[in-house]
Amino acid sequence: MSALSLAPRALYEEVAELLRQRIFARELAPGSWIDEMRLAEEYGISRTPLREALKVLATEGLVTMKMRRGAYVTEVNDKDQHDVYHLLSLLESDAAGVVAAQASDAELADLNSIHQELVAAVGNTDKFFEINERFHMRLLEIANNRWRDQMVADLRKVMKLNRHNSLLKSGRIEESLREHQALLDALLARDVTASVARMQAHFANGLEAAS
Amino acid sequence: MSALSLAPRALYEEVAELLRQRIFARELAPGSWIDEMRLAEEYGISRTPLREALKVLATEGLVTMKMRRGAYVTEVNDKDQHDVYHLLSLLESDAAGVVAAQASDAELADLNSIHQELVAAVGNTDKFFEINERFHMRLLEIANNRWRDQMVADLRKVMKLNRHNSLLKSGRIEESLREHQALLDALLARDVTASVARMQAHFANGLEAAS
DNA sequence: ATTCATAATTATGAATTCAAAATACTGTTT
DNA sequence: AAACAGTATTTTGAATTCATAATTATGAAT
Repeated sequence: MSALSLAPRALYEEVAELLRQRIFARELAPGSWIDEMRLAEEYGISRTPLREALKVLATEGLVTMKMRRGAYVTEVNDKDQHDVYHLLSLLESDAAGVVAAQASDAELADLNSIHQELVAAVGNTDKFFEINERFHMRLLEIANNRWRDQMVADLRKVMKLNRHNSLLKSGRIEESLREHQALLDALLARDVTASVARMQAHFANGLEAAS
Repeated sequence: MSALSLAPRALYEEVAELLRQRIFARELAPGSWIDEMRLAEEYGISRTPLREALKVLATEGLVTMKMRRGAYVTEVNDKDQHDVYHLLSLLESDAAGVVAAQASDAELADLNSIHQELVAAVGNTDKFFEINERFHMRLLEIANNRWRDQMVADLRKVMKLNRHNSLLKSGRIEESLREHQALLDALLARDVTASVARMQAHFANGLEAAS
């Protein structure tokens, strides 16, 4: 009755993912101390894999280890938020340029088809967000640089630490769609410079004015 | 008699650094299996902190964990090498743009003074490399984005996995110096576009032709 | 001699135990 | 009541132990 995964992740990875969820959900609040014993007991595991997971999260930047006083949820201030967003914009716009230059026709067609789904999803905010995310992920995948993928994934995790700064603001749906359309036009025209610029513009509009 | 550090790192961090050294030195060869027991015994510690260190290295990309068969030194192929270098170029040239736009006069003067050291070090290859590294680090520091610093640090670690691709080729000293001079001119002129372009050029020349 | 099945060994992943550091508590003194 | 010293408790960091998966070695059968 339980769906057992074909490639079961290591326990510490499983736990790391559970902790990420709780951090993003603010159940583990920024700056707060992480109680190893409590969590280990709650998950019904020993402290060993839990501590391994915490070290992974620390390397990702979600958690901060303090010598001899345990793990704390990283606090992300406005400047951090701004800096991370800047890097996401840099990496994803570069990826757009790579896609414009190197993607196969089939890959561009795939992006186009995801975009059409996006058009169809206007009105359904949740679905729009989900498809939007899928578009960005697919673009990165086509750009084909696993190191960038990893960095973008980590940065997006950090962005999620601030619930008030979603990568895509609701209320911007129509505007965002127009930006996507412009980006897609540039990609289909295989215009590298324009593709980079339009992804940058998409990001520039995505975040509310911040210091 | 032993210099005790004011902020002693955690044991697992200490061990992670030792392992990085051995990986870069090829004492732990790419693709090879990492013998936990042997290393723990060698360092006179238990497997627990060693395994924590391995998980950190895995998150950094230096090591790959395989389910139920332990840790392996990551193999970095030509494409990986190329991809990582591309990202380093992207991140550092962006940093150069930020510095041109936002650095204080004192900070630019500091970069200039490091550059003068570089000029003076022509002829002493080791010293040139060391000062070159310091210049790049200082520029990143001035750009003031801790998330980028972390990413660049990690990417540079991965680059080191391939001993044949130093970030700066010997035999390119004079050429590299001219590129630095051009970059510095652009920075001092506070020309953002030119600063970005010249850092990109510096990187474009730094790596031998790769697929 | 080669293949296959089975047993012994080894290594991993995780729980448990232990020592030392940090924190909380208690009772005394002022 | 506040401040302090000394003790008790909690918690971290690390070693040890344990269960199980993976590998290697052994030996029987063809």
